[in-house]
Amino acid sequence: MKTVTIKDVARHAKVSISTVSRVLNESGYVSEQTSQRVWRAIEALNYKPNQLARSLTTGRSRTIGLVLPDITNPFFPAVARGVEDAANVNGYTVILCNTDADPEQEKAYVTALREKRVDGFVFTVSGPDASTILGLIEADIPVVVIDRCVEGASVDSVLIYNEQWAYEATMHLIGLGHRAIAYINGPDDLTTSKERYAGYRKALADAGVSFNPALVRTGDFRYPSGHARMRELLASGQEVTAVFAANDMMAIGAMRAIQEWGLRVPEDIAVVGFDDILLASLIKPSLTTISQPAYHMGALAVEMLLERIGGAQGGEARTKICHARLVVRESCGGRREEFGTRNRGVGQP
Amino acid sequence: MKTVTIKDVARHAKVSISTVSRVLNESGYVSEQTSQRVWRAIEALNYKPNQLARSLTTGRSRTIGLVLPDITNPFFPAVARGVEDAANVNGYTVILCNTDADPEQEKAYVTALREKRVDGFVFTVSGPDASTILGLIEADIPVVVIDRCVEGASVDSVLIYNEQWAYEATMHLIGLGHRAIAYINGPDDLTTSKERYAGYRKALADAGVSFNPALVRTGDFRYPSGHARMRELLASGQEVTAVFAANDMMAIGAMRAIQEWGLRVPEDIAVVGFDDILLASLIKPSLTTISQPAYHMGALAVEMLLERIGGAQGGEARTKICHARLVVRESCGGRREEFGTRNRGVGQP
DNA sequence: TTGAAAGCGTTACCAG
DNA sequence: CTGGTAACGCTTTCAA
Repeated sequence: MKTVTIKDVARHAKVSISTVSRVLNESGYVSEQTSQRVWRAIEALNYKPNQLARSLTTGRSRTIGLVLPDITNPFFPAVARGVEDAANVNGYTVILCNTDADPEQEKAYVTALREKRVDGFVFTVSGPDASTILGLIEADIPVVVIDRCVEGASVDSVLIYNEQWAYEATMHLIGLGHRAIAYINGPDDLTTSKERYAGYRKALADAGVSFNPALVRTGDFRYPSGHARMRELLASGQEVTAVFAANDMMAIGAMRAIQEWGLRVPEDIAVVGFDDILLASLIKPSLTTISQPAYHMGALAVEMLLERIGGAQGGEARTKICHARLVVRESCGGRREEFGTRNRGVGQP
Repeated sequence: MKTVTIKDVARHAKVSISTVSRVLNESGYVSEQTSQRVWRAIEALNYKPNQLARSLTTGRSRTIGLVLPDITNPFFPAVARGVEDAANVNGYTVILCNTDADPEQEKAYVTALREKRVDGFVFTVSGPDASTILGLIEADIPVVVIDRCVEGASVDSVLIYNEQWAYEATMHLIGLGHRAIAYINGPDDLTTSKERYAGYRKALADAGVSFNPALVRTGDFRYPSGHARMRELLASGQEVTAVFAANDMMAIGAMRAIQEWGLRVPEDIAVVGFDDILLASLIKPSLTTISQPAYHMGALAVEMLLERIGGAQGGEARTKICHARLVVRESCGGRREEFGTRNRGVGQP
């Protein structure tokens, strides 16, 4: 496998490699005639510049690392598409890594990607440990954190008002007359979980509904944990007429547990989720949830990242807050979904 | 951002860069004492080798490209996890690309990845055009094709017997007494579609059920197309008592269309899918489908790829056939799902 | 408008 | 066991 190099092109076109480089990068002057000759040589030889070599000299790899906890949660593929598309438009490639919500994995990936000299990171942190992010900042490597914030670090981030939207979700249930509202949280140490939990409690407080700690459980954002926590709640004998889960995967798990227990959704227990993954509108009953613009958030993160990469290193950390909204469907009874307005993330402008 | 290089380490440890390289790669002899000193320097300086430079000299990037049509179809994230995990175990990084089933995108990605000098590709082709694959083969770049085969090219591949399993699926419906069985195919030009279609027809033929071309429609493997094709079928006035869709996303779309039409699944129309994405077991009614070991297929593809990368360039193209199976659930009435044995892909050994 | 040559950070070969 | 020194393929001054 003899690779064609810039040298071969130069020889073929009977010019110096500097000239080939110039026409390739459209840098510096080169006569129309020579340029033609070089292009012909490039095509004749089917030459592809070696980006590795290029990166080594320029110091930029035109690659960004995307670090996510779990690509099998449909929320993240939507984010990933947004990141990928926005990156591609700008000539960047994305390396996607799954941490399985494991901080060790996360560290390992970041190390590997740093060694590959990615130009920046888009991140959904897997745990409360800020050290990885801090390491990046210290090394002056651009990072944008998405969906979760990092306590103790000043980073660019793309977020939604988790507390507010959890508040809305809970209020919706309260508005439907529910008082025994269980809450299944995500991992306690994530800001996302804390904020959504805070929203839940604030809603209860504002509505004068007494808070019952026995109705709160902690999951890990995955389907089985929602299922298991819901079973526990049902088995506990506590009265529960509604459940709010910190994300859709857990909400769906909870719904399933309720049905397996012989109860009906929403007649016996209402369910509300968070994220609005595609699945939420497809299951029966369809799931009331908070719709996050996942695709958009990914794309936005890349834009912010590229600005940093483009030089705007200094300055304060910036935070973009994205809009979310409550999508009412069947899983909590009451009103019906506004048709045709739901936001799937992928494919949205 | 002054990056620490091997030179700095050498200076700090008072040895030559050759020595540092040796301890780093555990190549050649180096005294215990020197080694210690070098390691201390590496840690003191927090040195990270530049993989770009390393790749440039060694000629291998320890990166593989994963090219998939659509990461928002849950089948592919499962494959991706398999690929990623297997790659990581072997010290490889994965660059994941979505082609949106667009051959142009596919070409663009392959070009970009080749320029980045990935060591090999794992591929699910988006179309019938073999030229991209042929280009790779010609350039002696290892490729493993997954889930679909490429006509006119001799490539390593990881497949299942699509025809056989489509046959089983159809036979299952026939066995339940159905005769008016519609079929919603994937894109006509993909081998996967052709084979599944062939299985459908063979089952009809073997059972002596007459084939009705008006009952066959073509979708694109995505939810909306399954929904639309099913609506058309219903609107056509043709008698339909069962539908077999070439993948789960379309089957779920079809199911929804049936329900929106005011009919019940499975009482009025039975539905069978193909893939066994997680979603298939979560919806109501749960979906009878052919279970493919997505995660395993991804991992297997990487193993095959690494063997090629490891030198086994010559020889015939190899094909690994993975086992699939029919998972009977609620969407077609009749028997119930065997509990606890379903294969989700991710998480499986 | 073009060419020569000095790196970029590593590895690998060859002396010592 | 260790050090020097060509590559690797490309960009980027600096001269011409």
